[in-house]
Amino acid sequence: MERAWAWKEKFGGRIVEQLKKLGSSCDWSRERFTMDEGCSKAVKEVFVKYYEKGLIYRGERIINWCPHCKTSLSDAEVEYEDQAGHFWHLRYKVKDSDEYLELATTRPETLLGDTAVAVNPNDERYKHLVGKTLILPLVHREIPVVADDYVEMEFGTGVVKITPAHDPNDFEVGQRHNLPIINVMTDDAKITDDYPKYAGMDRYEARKAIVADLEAEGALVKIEDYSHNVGTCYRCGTTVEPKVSTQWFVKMKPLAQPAIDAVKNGKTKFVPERFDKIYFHWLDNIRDWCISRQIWWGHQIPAFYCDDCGEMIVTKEDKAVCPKCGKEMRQDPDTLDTWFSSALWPFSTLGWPENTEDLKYFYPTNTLVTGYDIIFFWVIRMMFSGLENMGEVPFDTVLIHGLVRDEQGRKMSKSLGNGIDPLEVIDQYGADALRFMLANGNSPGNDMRYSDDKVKAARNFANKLWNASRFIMMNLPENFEIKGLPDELTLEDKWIVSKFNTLAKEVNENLDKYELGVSAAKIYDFIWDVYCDWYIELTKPRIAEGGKTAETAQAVLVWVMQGMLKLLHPFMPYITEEIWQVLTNESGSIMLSAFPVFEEKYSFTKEEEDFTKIIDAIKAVRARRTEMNVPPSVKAKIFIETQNKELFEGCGIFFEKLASASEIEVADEYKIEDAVTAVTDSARLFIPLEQLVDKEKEIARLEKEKAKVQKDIDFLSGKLNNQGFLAKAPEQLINAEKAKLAKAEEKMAKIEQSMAAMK
RNA sequence: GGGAGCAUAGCUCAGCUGGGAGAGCAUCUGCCUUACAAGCAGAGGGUCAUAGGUUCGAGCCCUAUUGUUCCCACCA
Repeated sequence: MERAWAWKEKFGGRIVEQLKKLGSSCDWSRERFTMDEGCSKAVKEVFVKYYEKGLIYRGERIINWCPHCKTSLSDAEVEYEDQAGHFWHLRYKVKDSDEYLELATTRPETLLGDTAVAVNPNDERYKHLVGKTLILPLVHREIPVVADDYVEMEFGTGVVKITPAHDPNDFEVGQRHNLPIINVMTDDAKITDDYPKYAGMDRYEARKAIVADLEAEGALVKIEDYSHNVGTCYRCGTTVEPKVSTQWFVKMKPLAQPAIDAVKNGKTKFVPERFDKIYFHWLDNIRDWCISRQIWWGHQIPAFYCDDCGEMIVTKEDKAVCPKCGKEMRQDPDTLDTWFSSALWPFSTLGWPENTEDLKYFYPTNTLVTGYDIIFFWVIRMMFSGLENMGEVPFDTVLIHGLVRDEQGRKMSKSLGNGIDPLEVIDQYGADALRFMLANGNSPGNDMRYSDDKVKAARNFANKLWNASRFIMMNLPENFEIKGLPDELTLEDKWIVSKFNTLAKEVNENLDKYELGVSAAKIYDFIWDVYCDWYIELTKPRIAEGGKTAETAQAVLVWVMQGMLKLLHPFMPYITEEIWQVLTNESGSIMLSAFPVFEEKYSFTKEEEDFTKIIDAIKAVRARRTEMNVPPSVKAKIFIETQNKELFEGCGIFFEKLASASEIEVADEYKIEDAVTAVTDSARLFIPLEQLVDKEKEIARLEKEKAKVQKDIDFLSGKLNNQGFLAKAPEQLINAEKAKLAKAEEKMAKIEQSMAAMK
């Protein structure tokens, strides 16, 4: 407790400040940390209701006790870890006999509290000893040998010492055989004064002393190395000490069943689905929930005791008078497990038990987003609390995400010091970058590694978008008015509008399926590769030209930008809002604008296809030039041989700006030797840079390309000659493969033509 | 002991109801081209862990195996 106070002195001020900023009514008094009033009301309401229904009871049970925090822990708060330990083989003497019974234990110090020794009822080796009395070493107490199924004959010596006060199983054996419970440890896990020789010793010190004494007494047979599972406190890591004490419990079986049914019936579903297994497994094996805590923060248990007559009542009132003797009663000093109040969150935050407007509107809600490590603590408890108190599930979908690990894949933890401070990352790269990095390319439920490089990439993306918006705004006229998409669009306008339309469609589909990572990646690709790398470049000559074509380009730039901002907004809220506000010159938030959806009228399939031919040709020219080491500053005329004369003629300017052409010429056929050539499925492009052309090399290159295209043709025609494929594959696919084959064959013809000319 | 996930380019990871393998980073080559060098244009790099099976067709579905991570469980 002292440590807790010290902690509060140190950090309390800062936390209170933060809470005040958030508008919390928390009262940080020295006496007790009282929780938000509305929340307290709901907690009391539920506690009293459960108590009256018999769902809450107080009783003596063996619970997990943390000797460091000095509080009980629920089963979910105990973390198990493998620890190297020992197996001490001891022998207990049978009373009035020379016989000894050998047993093994990992915790010899609990011997002080032994009240029996157990064997399996079917174990022939020990049958004759059941019912006999043993002399407990050191203590020299007489204890019985009992028979219990819990003991496994094959394990160890098949004999177990029973310490009901310090082991959950022993406790149960003790209940079955009416054994006394002897507590040998204090709240901080030191030996009690009942054993003067060891009194005040810590449990591990006592272990050493007791083992030494056992050896001296001849009761120690041997020591083996042994590794076993030890429960530790999730908060401080101290080894948990099972302890018998009086605590409050929630009876779980009746609450669990409706929660199981709700998921089985699909009222609530997990995304990804596999997490319902974890949910079911936990609920199927549920045990009563220990809800009382011996800590000072939290809701105080609304139970009152009469110190005179021992009467106990449970009430929502803050004070109580004993109904029997009229004396003022004392409230239970314990607090509730924080998850008890958190479990009520879906409705207690909405004003329940009052039937408020908020409650009516927001309960049940749709989607809960949380990590898989929180399923036991929170999700399950919200489920059964909602069903019990509201009669309805609290949400229809639970979207589970993974954990963020460190760069080496380790869980971030205080003890390792490998955690990151999000505020520092935000200072360095921005909140949008961090948020986008967490979403981009992730699949639900999978863990991810945090790395600076990923945040940097996201920061660069934000920067890219920022610069794109800067470009637009630099190039808008003073009096620019947003009027939506113009009626007359150019080829490349239709190309990007159509591509954006498809993007909107896919993003909506992905979001509906909770594929956040996929949608983020698609938006990223569109903004960077389609909008910035192509469309912006395409508008530059038009803007330079001015007039009608510039106006149209400006309008399209803005229209697509607005759409992109909206799609990206859930992933990068700040930068999109900022650009939106400036660009639209509106005070309205982007959050209030309609999210883009697919619209048939924005679908321009033919133009998309056509413009792709231009892009392919430009890329082919660029690649050829790079290959020949021609710097962009060296311009050259491009002769384009194509069946799509009109299309290419209209796009000459793009070849000039994006493919270093000085000018272009288009014709059905060219007979040009001594030129660098590039071939696509719709055109042959000649760049007359004679001095660079090495005929032999060129033929070799064409050979290589030919082989590649031939491979495609073989593959596709093989597929299309396969009767099984033709009979069973969907028609759409067959047509697509045919189209691909046609393109490949066209390209092949062009390559062959070029080679023939060379030779 | 029970259950789940993962294994794909040098690294970190995507890959929707099965239809010729993708991104970012890193590497290599050119570019300061007036939004952006935190950038632009090119390029290289993969027997999709292994072995079977289903299918016209498998990274994806089924079975087994190996490696790895995690969760649950009272073996003294």
